[in-house]
Amino acid sequence: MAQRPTRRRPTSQDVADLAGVSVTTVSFVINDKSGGNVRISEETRRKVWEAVKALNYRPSSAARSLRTKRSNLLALMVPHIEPPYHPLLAAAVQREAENGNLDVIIYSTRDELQREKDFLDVLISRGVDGVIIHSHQLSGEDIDSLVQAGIAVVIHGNTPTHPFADNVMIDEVKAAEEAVSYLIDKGHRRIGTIAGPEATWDGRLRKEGYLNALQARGIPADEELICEVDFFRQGAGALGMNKFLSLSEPPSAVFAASDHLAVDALLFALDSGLSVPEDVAIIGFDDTPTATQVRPRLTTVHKDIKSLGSTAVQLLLERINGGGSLPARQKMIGHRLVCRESA
Amino acid sequence: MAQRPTRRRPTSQDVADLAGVSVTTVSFVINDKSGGNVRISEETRRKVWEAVKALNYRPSSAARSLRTKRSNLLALMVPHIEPPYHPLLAAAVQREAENGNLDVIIYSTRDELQREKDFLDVLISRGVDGVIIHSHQLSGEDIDSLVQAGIAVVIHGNTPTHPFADNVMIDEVKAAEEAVSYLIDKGHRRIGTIAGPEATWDGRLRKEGYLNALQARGIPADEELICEVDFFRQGAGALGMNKFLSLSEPPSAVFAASDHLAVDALLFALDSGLSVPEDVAIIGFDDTPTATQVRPRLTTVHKDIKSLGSTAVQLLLERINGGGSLPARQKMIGHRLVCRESA
DNA sequence: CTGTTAGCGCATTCAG
DNA sequence: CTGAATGCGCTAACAG
Repeated sequence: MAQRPTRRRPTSQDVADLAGVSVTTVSFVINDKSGGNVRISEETRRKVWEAVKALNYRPSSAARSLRTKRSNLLALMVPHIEPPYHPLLAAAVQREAENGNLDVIIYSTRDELQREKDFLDVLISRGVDGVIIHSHQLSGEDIDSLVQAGIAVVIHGNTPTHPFADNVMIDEVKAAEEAVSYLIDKGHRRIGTIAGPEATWDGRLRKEGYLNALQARGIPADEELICEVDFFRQGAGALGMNKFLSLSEPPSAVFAASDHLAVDALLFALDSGLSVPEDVAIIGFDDTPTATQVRPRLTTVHKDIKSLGSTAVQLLLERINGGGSLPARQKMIGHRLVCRESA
Repeated sequence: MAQRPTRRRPTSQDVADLAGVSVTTVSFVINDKSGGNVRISEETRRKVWEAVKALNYRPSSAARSLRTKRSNLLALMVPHIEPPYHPLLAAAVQREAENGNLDVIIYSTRDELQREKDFLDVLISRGVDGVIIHSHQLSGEDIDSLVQAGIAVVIHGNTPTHPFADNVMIDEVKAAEEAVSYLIDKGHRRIGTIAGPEATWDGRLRKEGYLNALQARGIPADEELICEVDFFRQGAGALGMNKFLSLSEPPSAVFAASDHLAVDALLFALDSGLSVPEDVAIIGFDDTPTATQVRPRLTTVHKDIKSLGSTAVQLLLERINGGGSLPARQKMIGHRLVCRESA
């Protein structure tokens, strides 16, 4: 070791020379091409691998991509990488991607449309084989530019559908509805919601579920009890809870549109001297690890993030290997209410 | 939209044809080459860009990489992507990488040496421009294979040093020492530590700091009070705390080698009916968001993760643009004890 | 069963 | 100031 950087990197030609065969043969044994009218003797294989080891040869994926039009690259485009939700998704995606020997690049858009658009270009430049998109702003046309470029795309959530893009999602409305119904069953009548932005699908859908639940039980909705906040802003949950607590008639229960929000709200309530769930019950959404790291533990809607991620990759893989023009598929992942202590 | 996938992607040749110029010119204007004996008329520039827009041209980075030997790719190699620590690091790295128009691939090694070695090969194949490594097992020789391949490397932590690889770290020993000293100052004499694996640098170094602090105050170390656990295993912190609590003479304070461990331990103590910090004080390490999401809030050593990440990328960038053979540099990032409620 | 050869799309000398 | 020609390293016809 300790030598100065950068000697010339060996090429397949070097390997061929050393092994005393042609580059074709090298390529064949390295890619283990045994099909067709190709048969390589054990002896030759051995020699090639020997040369590979000796030279410490690693094929250049740039050259390979150029030739094969496959990059073995997946992209994951998400609004944020900060904990807790998206890293879990990323982990699941990575894990599944490994099975196909795919690397994954994560693009964090900060929820800004311009950055999303920019990334679209990057994706095409890079020639990624597939992309998983979690976005609230991209249009069908944007997606189409990817599809046109031959990139497989699956969309995380119920966002714009494209004839050749798949969706992986959970039934947001129903899930939210179940959560709120649970609250109603517990006897709550005055239920607030810390909702996500109306501009996002998740925000809109979960609020819809909330409203559905109320309506189903004949409880009138009250604008005062709906507080729309940003999903990712620091302290957003506290903001909502604060608003509720300062009402002349505060809610006895709160449905927060994410665990992040819920935990934030919960802590605010606690710090305000209230007991949870006695003074105010709280229910979250996602079931991220934080849900069990607060006391009382958070009652929340469990989303199977792992399964979301792996399913997304599987869909991608199917499209990549073969079915470029499969019709759009919608995969609904199960969810369930996890009752813990906060409600 | 709604067309079926994949039309032939336009190349720089197509752009040239449409603009009525040569590919050379296209390349020049796209890469904004104005130096040397190259001067392109405003008029020509305009025409080229027009053609680019018209055709929706995106240069192929595979071809470009093949030619330029630069991939504009950074890699981040970490033991886990799960929350909370590494996603924060990843976020910081990403953010800084954007300034250089670099994408970043995250490799999660699950702390397994074999996977680390495998990734080394992938890195070389991909021809990443630089890599940030957080590993406990890789040797100087392993690092060298990267350097030889012309890849810039910076190491996260105090791990093996290589003549041409940089380190970004905090003073683990001193930080740990400060934390434990704080406990001693508060009057604690019987202090336990939930330590990381002896096999990891972080584990070893933080334990060293713990021992130093005790020694400095003449407090004898007690094997019983040192509990070595895995950094990432679920419930590792609880395990440690459980062991301490079942001692005939339990510690009155505990120094945990990470927030993750600390929070876990804290919750276990709480759930066991103890009060923190009255019955047992707890202090963590890292200052991740969870530290403020538990009650009592966690007293902990603040690590400037953002700065760690961005510094790492800056070092990489310097090496990539120019100084391939700069001597190894060691960047020490500041830390500080954040006193909250748990100790 | 193995070797020869022709590009993949781009950046870049070197002439004009 | 711009164009023609070369090759980066690899895969895949196509011949032997």
